[in-house]
Amino acid sequence: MAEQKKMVAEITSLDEDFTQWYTDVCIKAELVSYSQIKGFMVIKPAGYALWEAIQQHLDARFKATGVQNVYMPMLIPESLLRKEGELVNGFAPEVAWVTAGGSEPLTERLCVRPTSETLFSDFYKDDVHSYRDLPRLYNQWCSVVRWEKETRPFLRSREFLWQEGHTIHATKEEAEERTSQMLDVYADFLAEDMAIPTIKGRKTDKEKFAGAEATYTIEALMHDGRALQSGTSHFFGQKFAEAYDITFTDKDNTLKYVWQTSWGMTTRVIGAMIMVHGDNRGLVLPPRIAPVEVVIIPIQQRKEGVLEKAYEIRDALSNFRVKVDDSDKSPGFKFAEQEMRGFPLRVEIGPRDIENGVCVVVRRDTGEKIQTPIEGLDQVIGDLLKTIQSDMYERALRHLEEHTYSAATKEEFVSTFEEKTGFVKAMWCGEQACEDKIKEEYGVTSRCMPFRQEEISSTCVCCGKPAKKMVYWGKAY
RNA sequence: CGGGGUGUGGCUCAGUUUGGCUAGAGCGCCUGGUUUGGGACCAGGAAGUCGCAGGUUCGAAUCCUGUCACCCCGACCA
Repeated sequence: MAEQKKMVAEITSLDEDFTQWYTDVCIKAELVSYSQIKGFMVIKPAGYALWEAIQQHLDARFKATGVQNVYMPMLIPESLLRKEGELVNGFAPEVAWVTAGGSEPLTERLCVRPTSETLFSDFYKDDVHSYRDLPRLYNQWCSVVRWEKETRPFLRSREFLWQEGHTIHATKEEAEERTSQMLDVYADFLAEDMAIPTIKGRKTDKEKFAGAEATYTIEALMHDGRALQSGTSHFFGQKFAEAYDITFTDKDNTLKYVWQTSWGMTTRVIGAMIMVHGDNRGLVLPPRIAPVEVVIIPIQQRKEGVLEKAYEIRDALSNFRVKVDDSDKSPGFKFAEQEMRGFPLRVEIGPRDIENGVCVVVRRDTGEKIQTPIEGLDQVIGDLLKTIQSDMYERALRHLEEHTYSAATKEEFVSTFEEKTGFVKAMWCGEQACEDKIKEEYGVTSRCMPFRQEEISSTCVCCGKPAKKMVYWGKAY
């Protein structure tokens, strides 16, 4: 019991102070380190490995839909940025400016990209002439800068890593199709690889991306009941095409504006993964994303044959990402560290096991210990990893469902948010005034208008007028 | 931008109220040895211009002025 206490004392308890727990995990699991500048993080190997896994899975999914990767400049001339009014207004308060090159002041200041719609648009303008050039399905992996006031590791930093896809199409239908296709890619990726269930839907005008005609989102629910926007896909219509003059000659020999989309996912999903799956011992990584799937920990490793056996087991598990922890730390330390880092499975192997031809396999997600013959271990490990992956998703889905409520009246709406944490489904009249009021009074924002609509009641939960949409409401990160 | 807090070895902090000699502790790190089934132990060792600048003083981590930065909580955002 005393031992138990000592281990847990390393990080703040999740139920006691979720925010502090989150920060502790980010630091103790060695994902990030603070730098000299507020909001700019050092992403350490353990953290970057997660991003690499995310990139690898997402990139493959993008390419399967015909997307190609490119790279755009990091700096945007002010005049270029200003061509589309809404985007400028949306981002102006939070862009960083470059004003000098060496010791020479620049004649025009340059903005460090907060997003690259303007750069892609400017490029497409001269790159596309004919319907034969369409569609263009480009994506870039890069970092962007937004000068946020309040920053937190992964969730909100001033520089963050992401991918931004920017496509242009000959028809509205095709662009709309692409918008929803990429939202599906994100949702599938989160569900299948990250074990995170999400709600798919459309943002209200108040919450949509500056310059977009329509913004679609996937919203995830964190362990503490707060929502996190985890991926977005925008339909721009022809707004940027008009502002940046991106035209093409169509089959009918007339000049037309292109239809445009953009879509992005960021290092924020690492934060989502931590806050959905983590526990009081630290990170819990879904096997498909975990840089290490199995940690083999030798017990009494100096005894004849123990380390050799550990390496032997590692070699027999060559289908998996396996690491032998042969450092000279005590086993207890290694257990705690493996748990902090969230690696899905641990294999303990000591003299006693070797004598009996067995080993002990421990699940990170449940703590379950399984004694199993070394013979045929790869089969057992493979099955367990699959089970963990799906159990983690099921657990997160149950949490999402159990923390989703319905409110038919304003009284219900208010009392639900007072008593519970999570999503509340409620009807809305479509007026921004009601959204503003709800946010003002209860600190709750509209997360999305889900594609799967239900009729909770016939009137707006705020003003009582006839309702137009069912909305997911919640407190967001 | 508003409120609160903090800057002292890699980390967590003590010391500041009431100025005083060579600035301390725990963790971590290094060396040697003993250990190893839930965060091991003993011995020795290395490591700090006390955030930065200026001032007061015989003397500043400590007092004064200025400045910079970070953390937490709110309003904006992926």
